[in-house]
Amino acid sequence: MSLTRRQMEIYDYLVDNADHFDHPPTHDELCRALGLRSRGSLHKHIQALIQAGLVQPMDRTHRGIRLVEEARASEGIPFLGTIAAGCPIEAIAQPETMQVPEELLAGRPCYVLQVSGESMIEEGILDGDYVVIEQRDTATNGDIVVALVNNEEVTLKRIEQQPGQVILHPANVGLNPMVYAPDEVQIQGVLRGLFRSYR
Amino acid sequence: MSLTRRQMEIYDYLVDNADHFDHPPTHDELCRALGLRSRGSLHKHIQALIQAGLVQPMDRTHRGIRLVEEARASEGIPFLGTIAAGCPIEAIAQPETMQVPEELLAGRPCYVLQVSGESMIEEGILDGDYVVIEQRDTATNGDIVVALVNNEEVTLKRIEQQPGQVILHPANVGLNPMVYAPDEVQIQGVLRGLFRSYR
DNA sequence: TTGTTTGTTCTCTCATGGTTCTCTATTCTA
DNA sequence: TAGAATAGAGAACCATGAGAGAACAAACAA
Repeated sequence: MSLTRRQMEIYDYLVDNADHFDHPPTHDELCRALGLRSRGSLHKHIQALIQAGLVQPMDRTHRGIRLVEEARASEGIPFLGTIAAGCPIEAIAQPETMQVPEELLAGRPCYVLQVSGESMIEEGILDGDYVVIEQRDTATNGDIVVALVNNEEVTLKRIEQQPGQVILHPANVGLNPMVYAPDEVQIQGVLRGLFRSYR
Repeated sequence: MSLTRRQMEIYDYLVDNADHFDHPPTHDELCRALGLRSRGSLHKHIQALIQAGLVQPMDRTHRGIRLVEEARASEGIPFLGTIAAGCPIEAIAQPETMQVPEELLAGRPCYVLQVSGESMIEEGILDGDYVVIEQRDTATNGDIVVALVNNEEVTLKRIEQQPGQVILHPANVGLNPMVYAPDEVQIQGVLRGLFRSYR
């Protein structure tokens, strides 16, 4: 979604003057401030800003428009520790948080794990990478999931669920798929994003 | 596909001034800046750049339009477009911006490219991944760099600089290292981070 | 209640921006 | 030296952006 120049001007004006308004400005006030003579013209721009999610409408009430809260920015995702993409578990009690690109976020709660091991190397998931996991207990076949096996081992694998068995596929020619009974495997999340630092 | 001298000039101007534009420039503005009197003339050059994949067309819509994300995230790294990790270039004059984890940022100016092609697949850099590039014109041997080859082709490769030659190493058994004279290769940045979405 | 404010919808108009076209001048090249 | 490629000018076309203003309905104030 994109804005025209005029819409940006108006948005900038709103942002710059947000603290000068004790209450949200009316359209007429904005028209005067912006040098417009027609409320209708302004209204079109405002609608565009609402469409873009930059401004909150105040439906039906007569009090102008309210800026969207900036608060929700930069919340961060809990960083839960290292996942052994080959063997056992590590999960950490005190989540630090890290900033994660919005593009990687799913709608549901997410957390970040650091991968250790090379079992998913052929999917481009390397030792030391950070993975963004959407918290869920079910998955679609073909998803890459965080799976808790026999209550003692957490791994990152591609999942294939069949009647009576669950197969966890590594992506490494040196490793074989592992077959479990459904009650031995508990899905803890689905892979939604990945990032890596080359510093 | 190679560019004429004038097209290179115009492209260079766009790249150099990309950060001076708060909006993508209109044709008229570019004409003025470039000393052209006819939009039609400029249009031909722009079309050539689009053809070459150097610039993003803005079909039907007027220029002077900015992405919302840019307005909202006052931070953010310019998203410059797609880099062909196998063959030719795409780099875009009108940067969008994306939010990127601070962990991936270097001290210097950075930008984000989207990888297309599989030439670095064995390094875990897949088609469609986003790479964070630190803007620099020198690199250490072993770095993965964005290199402009012969002024017409940009690629992402591991670099090895020797007296009298520069070798660009792909990470794909199907592809061979490429050897160039030093003046054929221009380093445009060094890989600092990577992220990927599985949505 | 009545009248005013405010938000909304609509149509109309004009300016701007991108595109296509033709024509001309200059440079390059076989 | 002739033809091709490159560059620019400028006219014409059409979609989009932007604004004006009228009309209307809901909310508010008295």
